[in-house]
Amino acid sequence: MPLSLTTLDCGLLVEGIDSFSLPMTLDCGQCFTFSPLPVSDCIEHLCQTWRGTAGGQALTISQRTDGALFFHDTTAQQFDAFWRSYFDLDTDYAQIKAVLAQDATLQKAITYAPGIRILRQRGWEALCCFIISQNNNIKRIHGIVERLCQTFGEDLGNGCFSFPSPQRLAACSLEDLAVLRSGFRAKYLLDAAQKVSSGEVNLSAIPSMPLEQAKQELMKIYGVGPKVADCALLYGFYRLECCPMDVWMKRVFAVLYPQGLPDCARDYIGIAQQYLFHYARTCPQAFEEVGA
DNA sequence: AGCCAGGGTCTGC
DNA sequence: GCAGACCATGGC
Repeated sequence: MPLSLTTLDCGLLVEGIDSFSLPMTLDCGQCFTFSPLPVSDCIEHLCQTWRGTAGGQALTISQRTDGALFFHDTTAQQFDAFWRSYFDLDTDYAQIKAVLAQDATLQKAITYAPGIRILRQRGWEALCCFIISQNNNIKRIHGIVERLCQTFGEDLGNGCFSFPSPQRLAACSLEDLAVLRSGFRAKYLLDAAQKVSSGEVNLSAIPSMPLEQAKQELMKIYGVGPKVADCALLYGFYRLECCPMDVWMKRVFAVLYPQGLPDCARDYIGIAQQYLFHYARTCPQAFEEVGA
């Protein structure tokens, strides 16, 4: 189904979108740079307005109850040049979900949150966010990332700040990073910034690397192990063959998939992982009626 | 109040 | 190779 773009004086209306929900996609643990606006700040006929940044651009975006998206103060050119790809709106999720839903448990996870899509985030931004994520909770990760952008990013207006570049962070000392209150992760962030800005870790070469090599490249960074590398590759480089194993996914495998993921997930392991992660973490019934 | 969180490193067997 | 202590901080 082709997207229909309508330019209005205050932004861009995008209709014909299937399988996409702002809260499900922005609040399912893959992205930490968007926040919902207080309901009082939302235009009445629009619901669920979110604001945040990606790739150095700020965005305020709303979703109507019929699913249509409204990109505030955005031109069709800006949409086509960036946000269309960022939200992965040209991928046929109905088809992907149909394949995954051949498995009964995945079927439940998809029904629970059918509007999840894997975002195409920048590699550096995803890498930093998931360095911060280790042994941490999603709420606090969001707060630390927010302070990181406010303190070291560029002011984009509307209360939005860009994600700081590797060079900007590499110029910092450990003491400079204390304002983040990121604990033991600060030294990991610094090492990532230094190795990426010096080229010792070459992020621009990652897309053309085989998965294992790409993973080893990222794991050259102090504080980046298998799980953080998988997250950076899945969310920051769109490597759908990655399946980050956090405590929730370990529970999912132990309880629901002792034999591993079903064959129908073969081509979309990372996407299947995202449905299952969100389902396990937020649906109280996720681990009930096993084998029923 | 105390356990837990989208882990990784370092040490000691 | 592998278990266990340790790491900072705050959410619930």
